[in-house]
Amino acid sequence: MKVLDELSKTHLALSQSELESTFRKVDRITLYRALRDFEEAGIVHKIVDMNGTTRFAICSDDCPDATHNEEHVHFNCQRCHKMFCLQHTHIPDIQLPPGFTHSGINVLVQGVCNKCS
Amino acid sequence: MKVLDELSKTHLALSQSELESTFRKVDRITLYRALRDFEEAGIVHKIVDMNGTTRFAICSDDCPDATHNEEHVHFNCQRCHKMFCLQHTHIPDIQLPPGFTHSGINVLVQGVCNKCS
DNA sequence: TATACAAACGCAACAGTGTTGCATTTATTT
DNA sequence: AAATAAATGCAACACTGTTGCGTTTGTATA
Ligand SMILES: [Mn+2]
Ligand SMILES: [Mn+2]
Ligand SMILES: [Zn+2]
Ligand SMILES: [Zn+2]
Repeated sequence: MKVLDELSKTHLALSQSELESTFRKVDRITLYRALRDFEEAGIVHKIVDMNGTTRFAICSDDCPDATHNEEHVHFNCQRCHKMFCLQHTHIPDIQLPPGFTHSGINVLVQGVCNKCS
Repeated sequence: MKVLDELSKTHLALSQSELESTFRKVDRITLYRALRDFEEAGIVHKIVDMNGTTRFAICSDDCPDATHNEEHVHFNCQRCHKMFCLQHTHIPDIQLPPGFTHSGINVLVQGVCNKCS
């Protein structure tokens, strides 16, 4: 499927409308359903960027199917507005207050990317 | 203003519709503009929860006005769906790949809160 | 106090996204 | 070729974000 192609090509997280514009012609609903199904199948993961835009990225090989526990950092460049999956930047442990149990974590860093700096 | 009252009472991050329902009568636009202005003034900060819902929370005293650099952890309980500002849970430094510079960070932890566990 | 000006408020309207139902087209399987 | 299953497109609706504009309310001033 072309969606997976596009997502695999770049290791960026793309919004639905960005994906949409790589197609000559596609219905937004079809795209929505494809992305939903890919996410449920553990093939892509979904992240919300600093502007609230939902973005999708291909999952790495070692991503457990449904749970999406591949805990890597996401980076949002404030120049080019691209979102990077920093697959190799791991998330340090966080000490939660007593009584709070942890089952997942999202880390979104803002700044300037290597190309824009 | 009642909005600030509500946000100060709880130290949770509330969605606009949650805030709306604490009012007897208020226009959603008025609320939207109030929240926008409070955020620009550095009185409240905005966070997107794990479902993509935007939420607002009162800023701590030491929050720098416009920039919102009070870097604390946010916690989303998957039972009660409340979002907590863990004001005292600090965010560890993260090593970014070369060329990436950091100017802000959001950490959102999912799990079960102290009341629900 | 009456008038003038400014701030707050409410409504209409529009765009974008998420979501579902249903009918049609396309692909598979007997 | 016929029957069945999967993918697609469209209509529709809800909710959020956002702006414009006119009305109400509040404040300052002559
Ligand atoms: Mn990622
Ligand atoms: Mn907070
Ligand atoms: Zn960049
Ligand atoms: Zn809870």
